[in-house]
Amino acid sequence: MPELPEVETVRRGLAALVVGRRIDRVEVGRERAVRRTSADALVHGLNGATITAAGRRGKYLLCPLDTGDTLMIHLRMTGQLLLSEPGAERPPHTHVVIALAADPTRRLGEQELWFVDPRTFGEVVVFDPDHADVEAPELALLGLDPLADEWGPAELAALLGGRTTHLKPFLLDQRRIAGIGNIYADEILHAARLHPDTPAGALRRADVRRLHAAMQRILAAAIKAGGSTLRDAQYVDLMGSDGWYQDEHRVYGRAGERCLTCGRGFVRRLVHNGRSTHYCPVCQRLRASPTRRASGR
DNA sequence: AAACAAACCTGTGCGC
DNA sequence: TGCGCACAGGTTTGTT
Repeated sequence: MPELPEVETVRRGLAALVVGRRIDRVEVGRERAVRRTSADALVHGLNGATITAAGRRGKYLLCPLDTGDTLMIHLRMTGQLLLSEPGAERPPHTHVVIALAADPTRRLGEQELWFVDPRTFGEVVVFDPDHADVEAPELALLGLDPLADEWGPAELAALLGGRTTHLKPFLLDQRRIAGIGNIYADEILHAARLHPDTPAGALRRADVRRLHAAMQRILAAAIKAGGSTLRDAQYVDLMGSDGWYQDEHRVYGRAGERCLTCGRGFVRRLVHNGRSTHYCPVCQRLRASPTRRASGR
């Protein structure tokens, strides 16, 4: 569930309320949540450490500690980070509890950071960044971050060029661009008026420009709205609040409904590699095969 | 290179 | 009301 806008919203919450605080105690309720290493490794790696920053790379949260290690959290499908008061009732599937010392400068008392994750696909790990190649090798494989990296249509064109893969799976491939997931891929392609089955290499210059602009615009708007909270309310921010970008979805989850953009087409659902794709066949027409490169430019 | 299937888990919504 | 099935924001691994 959490894609770049949701993870970024959580990161901002951490930056505002958790960075600078010392960890006094760590509880691990379910080993699977810390499977990369172990409960002991997490407890020993965090105990007494102070979180010095809150970063993000794609959908990964990366929090450096004053010990030199880094706390890495991935929420996967159903993970949540919640900032709560000690003694508050913990929701089911609260797998890791990180107790934070009071911070008088911000008038914050003792609090707890809870990692909650029903499906347990997510994970929490502390690793030494000097050994990231061994302990978190996937980070090096991540592609450009739509927000953190400065890049434009030219770089996007280079990633797309010559490929036969369709745009939907292209956008989901974290090795090229990191952070886009199923919701925003559909919304971005709709905003760019591109059919999800368009071969990547078939885009012309104007298409690439639209795709790049749509990516920036949709993701920025979603962050501004605090992300998307779907009906099951799996995603909430650090304080447990819903996002509201779901109200702006134009195709995601709307199969069979009339297109909100053109008012003529009806949103269709496709399946790519077992995942749903939603698009408007009127707004997002599939162009014919990859054209021979236009001569001259 | 790229498409696909399965695996990892739990919960919810829907048709019957 | 209950049962069984499809499906869900992600990623990895292995197979065509």
